Amino acid sequence: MARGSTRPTSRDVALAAGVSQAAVSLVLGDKWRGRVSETTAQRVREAARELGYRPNLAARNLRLGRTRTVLLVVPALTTEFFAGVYTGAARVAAAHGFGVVLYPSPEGVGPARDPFASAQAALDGVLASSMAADALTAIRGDQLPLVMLDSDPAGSLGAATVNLDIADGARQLADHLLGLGHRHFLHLAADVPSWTFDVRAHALTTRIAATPGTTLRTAPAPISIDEARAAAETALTAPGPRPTAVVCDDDKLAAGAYKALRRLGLRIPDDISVTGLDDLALATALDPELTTVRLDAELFGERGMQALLDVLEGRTPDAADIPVHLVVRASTAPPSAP
Amino acid sequence: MARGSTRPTSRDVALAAGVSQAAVSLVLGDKWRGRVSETTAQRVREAARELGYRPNLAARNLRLGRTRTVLLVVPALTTEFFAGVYTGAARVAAAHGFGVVLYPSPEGVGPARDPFASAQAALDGVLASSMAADALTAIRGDQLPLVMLDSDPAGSLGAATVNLDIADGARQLADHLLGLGHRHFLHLAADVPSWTFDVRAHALTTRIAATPGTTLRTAPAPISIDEARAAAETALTAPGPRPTAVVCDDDKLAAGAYKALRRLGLRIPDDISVTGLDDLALATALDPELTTVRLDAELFGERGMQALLDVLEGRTPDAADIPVHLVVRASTAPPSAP
DNA sequence: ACCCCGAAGTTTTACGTATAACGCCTCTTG
DNA sequence: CAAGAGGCGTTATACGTAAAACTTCGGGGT
Repeated sequence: MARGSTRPTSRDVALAAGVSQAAVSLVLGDKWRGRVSETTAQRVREAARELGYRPNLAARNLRLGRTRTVLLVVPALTTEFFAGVYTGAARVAAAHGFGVVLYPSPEGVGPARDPFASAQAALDGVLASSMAADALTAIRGDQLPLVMLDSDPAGSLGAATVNLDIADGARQLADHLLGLGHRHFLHLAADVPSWTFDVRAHALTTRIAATPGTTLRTAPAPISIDEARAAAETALTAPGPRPTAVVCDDDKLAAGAYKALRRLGLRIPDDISVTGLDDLALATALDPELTTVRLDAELFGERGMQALLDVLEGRTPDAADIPVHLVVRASTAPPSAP
Repeated sequence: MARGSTRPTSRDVALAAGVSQAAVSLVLGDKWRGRVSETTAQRVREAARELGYRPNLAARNLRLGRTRTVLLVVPALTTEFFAGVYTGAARVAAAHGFGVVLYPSPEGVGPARDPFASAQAALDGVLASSMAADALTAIRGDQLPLVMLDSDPAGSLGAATVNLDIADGARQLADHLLGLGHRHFLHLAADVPSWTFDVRAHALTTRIAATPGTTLRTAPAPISIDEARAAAETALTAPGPRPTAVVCDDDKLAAGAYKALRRLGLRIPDDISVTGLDDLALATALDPELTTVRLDAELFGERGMQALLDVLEGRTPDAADIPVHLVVRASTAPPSAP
């Protein structure tokens, strides 16, 4: 109570309870069985509550050499998907007494050269999306435990990976459309260098190529509704047999496709079918509601964080892919008779 | 180099450069003018680079008594709007050498009783959305500097506030619709206890009530597309003069209204006009594109963080409201002749 | 010849916590 | 009754950094 303004320390609590600082640390750290009497422990807890004591995290971190804080590296937070990943990851982390700090990679924040200067907290580990690839070399510089989200298991710098089974999702979409009778496809592809999108493209093309009599053209576009609209419009007015189905790498691209089709006077799904991938809120806001593949972003974040905690504690993380689910809505139907 | 595995400290650098630890601290802290010779400083920097030295943040924080880290409290991160707020806030923070830790308030993460236990980093200040009101009492418990985002300036616990000029946005919407000739309104209101929504409702009702011959009914709904659809459908089929315009508290509610109107067979904007508020990506994905009010979430985050930094450094933060802009798109038109 | 001054460092200390190492007192046990 | 053995604490120390206080040394002014 001598200095009124500054926060109470464990020594202040000790003084108030009439014990030593060490005793306070033992009691509050729950390591006092057989070292401090029940009544003294009670007295210490009371004093701590009275003074509103909160341990100084910086001091604790320094003493223990770890921070119980991990970094989540994402390409951008302005997306529903990665917001969901954060939510799931933070939930699991909190349950284990860990905190999560975000590092949105690209032009978002801070110097791209040194992602960790901006993370003021010292870190115990890193969970990184493969879409934020530019930060990876810096990450390997520090020898921090690392888990990659949705990355090529082979080439991922030797780190553990947690993947959504995107390939299966793409196959399910292809089978759904092939089953409806579609043979001519436009693939509206995300123009983003990332393993996830490579996987989508690969699964899609092999599945479609395996069916005789099919055609597939590809239009790359940045993930932006209006740029996707433009790309789709160009691709659909190109010469050759017009596709009867547009497969989009992502729900946002699908929203662009919707706009292109409206401008071309084509009705969904009567004249042409459209599919997305993600199942964002956007998918059910579109008219007609979008057939897509549901990626459970929160589960993804949870599993990723669980894997990182496993690595931190020397266990081998669960390597199973996370299943995804086809959600059939109103944007797909059999192709109209030619 | 004695112990190969652990991270180098400033003492290791000192050893390598043949100086004292204090000299290293001075050089790397850029406080060496007139205390260390240029050549020695050079040698120290070289050694630091060679060893890959990174200062231990925990130790620095302990020494300095501050962390250059602030907490951002948001109601949920799974929304484009708050993701934007974070992005803006983090950008400004990073430019001043600060980091940002997130605390998504509601069911998201951690114990609601003690928001700060989950934030492992010690904090210098807090930036909090008024929509995360339940966390506020705990915040006042700590005597941390606090800036509120979009909160009643009068009742905000004496903290500084940064507000979007939502009232002006609501007025602009009302004037736009009144100018088109609309007289009968449905207000699809967000059923969320928050000052921002109170402001929208108040500005709207006073503006409309000031015009003779108008009617206004209100339907409250949670911010969810399908619940909004249900609420809108009920309100629109109620007896009385049917509204010619639906004013929604939020773009997501507007998406719900679109669905309700489609099911009722009403065309937008021919039979009925619709407005939103936020200008999310959703607004231009809807058909027809939504007339709404643009809230610049990133700017909001930037200004909020700037205000918090001002408070931290003893300056008086800029109190001016952030202007918002009416964006007229295709969802509003004059009412059809009765 | 003396003192003072500035340059160029070094030594020392403090931040708040966790825990290893050490006392002391009482009770049991051979 | 000597010798542990717990029970109940305390004292001392280390974590890595920043910075205040001190040292040393070679001029310059008077």
